[in-house]
Amino acid sequence: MQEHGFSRIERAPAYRLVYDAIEREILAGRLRVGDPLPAELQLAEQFGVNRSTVREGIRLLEQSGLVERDGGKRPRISMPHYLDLASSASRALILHMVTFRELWEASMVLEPAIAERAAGHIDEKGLGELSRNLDAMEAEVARIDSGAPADVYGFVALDRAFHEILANVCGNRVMALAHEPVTSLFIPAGRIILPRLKTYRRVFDAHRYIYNCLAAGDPAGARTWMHKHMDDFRRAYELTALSLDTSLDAASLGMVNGTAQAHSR
Amino acid sequence: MQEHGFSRIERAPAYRLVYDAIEREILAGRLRVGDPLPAELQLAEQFGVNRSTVREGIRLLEQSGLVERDGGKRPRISMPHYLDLASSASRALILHMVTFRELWEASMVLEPAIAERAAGHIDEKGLGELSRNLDAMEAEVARIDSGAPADVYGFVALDRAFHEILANVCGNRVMALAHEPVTSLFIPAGRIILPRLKTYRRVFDAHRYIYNCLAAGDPAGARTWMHKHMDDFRRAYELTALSLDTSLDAASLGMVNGTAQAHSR
DNA sequence: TGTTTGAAACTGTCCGACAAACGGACTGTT
DNA sequence: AACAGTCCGTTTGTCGGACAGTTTCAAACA
Repeated sequence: MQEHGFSRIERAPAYRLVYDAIEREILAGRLRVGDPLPAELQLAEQFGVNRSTVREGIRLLEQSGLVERDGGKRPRISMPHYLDLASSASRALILHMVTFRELWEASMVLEPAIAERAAGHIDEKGLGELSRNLDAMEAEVARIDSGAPADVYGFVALDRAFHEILANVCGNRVMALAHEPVTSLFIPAGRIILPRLKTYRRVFDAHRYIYNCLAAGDPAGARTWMHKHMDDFRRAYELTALSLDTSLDAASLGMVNGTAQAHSR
Repeated sequence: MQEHGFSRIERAPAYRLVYDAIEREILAGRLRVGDPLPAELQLAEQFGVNRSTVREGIRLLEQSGLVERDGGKRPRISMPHYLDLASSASRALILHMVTFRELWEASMVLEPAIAERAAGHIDEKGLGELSRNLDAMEAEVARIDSGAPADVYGFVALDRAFHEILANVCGNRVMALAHEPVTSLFIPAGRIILPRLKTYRRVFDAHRYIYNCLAAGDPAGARTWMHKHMDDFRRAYELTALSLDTSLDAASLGMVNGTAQAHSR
């Protein structure tokens, strides 16, 4: 209940101003991708700040993916590859304790749409990538069937890779980006489901059916099989007797009842 | 076709090692969210490096969202809010010259699904937010109708906010994250369409219909209206005589023909 | 008990310095 | 002409020290 009420005076630290200024130059195109960043001393002179301050600003640019460093060379302006950035977002999501239901619902929306489009856009190169992925998964399934202990981490990685390839060949970069958190979350989800239910072959079969539809250029078939695949995904999770509304990281830590302690904050 | 092929020898700079070390501590839970980061000098001692080096490492943490600074206070460990991180990815996407067709296709998949879910999950608070957004947009439309010059930037921001609120109240954080690049891209797209076609009122009406369905708890209606709204979006773009396959940033720069120079790299 | 005050701790910024690595030019050898 | 060796200016990575302005925290005070 202050009398006058000045607006909060905000003084961004100098290193952040440096960051903002350089970012603006890049976004405006005055610094182009591939160009080397001006030398730190030169920047310090231009901005009228110390070199240390410039360096701290450059660290921000570095982590945001706008400049790339290779060895001790001059850092260069770079185009952050969108999937790289999104994956750190997904890491944050995992920390935020997303539930399986949320993951599954999003998958049901995105995956069939992606599979459908992929059937119309995939080329030889994409088919080759998928084919290699299938071969690797088939080998792993055969190994497991023969009694060897399952490499859950490796299998989940292959599963994720399959869906990621699909997103990248569907001819729509916005959809690929939107889809990224889903693939990332497949990993914890897969690690929960697979060791308990051993549905390795079932996953592989679904992927193969989808692949066949892609190779045949059959969008409707690809969508249908992906839909089934995702339905399987939910059913498998339900069979683990875990609640759909348990957070994935709680589940992966083995807290099977819904009484996990409240999230801080 | 190299004979032996040594693996690349990599020497990470010390500030990155500092970053890695602190990140590990956070992800392992030994540094907990909300805790203040140890003092720079103390960290410098522990790591055996100079304070400047520690500071550069902290800048990386800062930009990755793991550390939050408020004024001159001690920085605190923070949980990166997923939407914050995703937005930098979208910025990268814009640079990557996504086409309107990609944006629109993704919108057609995500927006109706989100609207449908929002109708089942929205609460009083969410309805209030949407209502305030609608009021602001209505005022702006009335202002424009009365002959005032349109504040395109402000209007587009309101438009984006509407869709963002919807995503945040749909009860699915994965979908909200997946949706984020779409809202971000609404901004350049809206700035292209609106000044040329002046479809302000049409946008407002669509939002109002959707809002009414949400308030009435009508998922099917919300989906249907959102679908129409997105269809309008495409039609409006087509009316600008821009190709659907022109990249958004080329279009916003006024390069209307498809002969924009090839993208570097 | 609640407020004020003052010292300690800490961050933001600057300065100066040096080793290591890189880029390029120049040179001598084969 | 191709190549290895050498030198040198530039630039980054790291260090030590310094100081002003804030925040924190507890003692002193009302």
